[in-house]
Amino acid sequence: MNHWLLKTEPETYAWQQLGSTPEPWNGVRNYQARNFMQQMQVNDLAFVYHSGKERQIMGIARVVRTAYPDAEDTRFAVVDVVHERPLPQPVTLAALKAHPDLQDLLLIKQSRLSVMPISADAWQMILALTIS
DNA sequence: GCCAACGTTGGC
DNA sequence: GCCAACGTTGGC
Repeated sequence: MNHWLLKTEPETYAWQQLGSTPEPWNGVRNYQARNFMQQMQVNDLAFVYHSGKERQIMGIARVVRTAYPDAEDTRFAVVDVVHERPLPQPVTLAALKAHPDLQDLLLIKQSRLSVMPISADAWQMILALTIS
């Protein structure tokens, strides 16, 4: 299983709106992000990150349908996700940037990318940050 | 509100 | 095919 991070502006679509009904993760208009989405498998888990004013990881989503064309623009793709579980505490971008072993995160190195893979190690380190 | 990063567009 | 101009994203 692979791990991912999905970025969203909470004013447009917020983590709190995601429930058990499959939600198309649409609106991605970047080929690098699309290519990552096309690698997602059913039951992969993804952090959901709020950009803008919040700048923190809110919770975890689960992929329930692999990539298919975005009806609004078939050059791009969407996957369907559902709510998996919230984080006990959101993990802020500042906390990620302060962690010496997380400096290779694409969230930090490539701030405009909206869909990205998260290594298994990084996934565990980020989860550990929610407990401390 | 500003600006860096970076993707896209269009003239050549 | 190159590159300048421009638009968008997103952190600060």
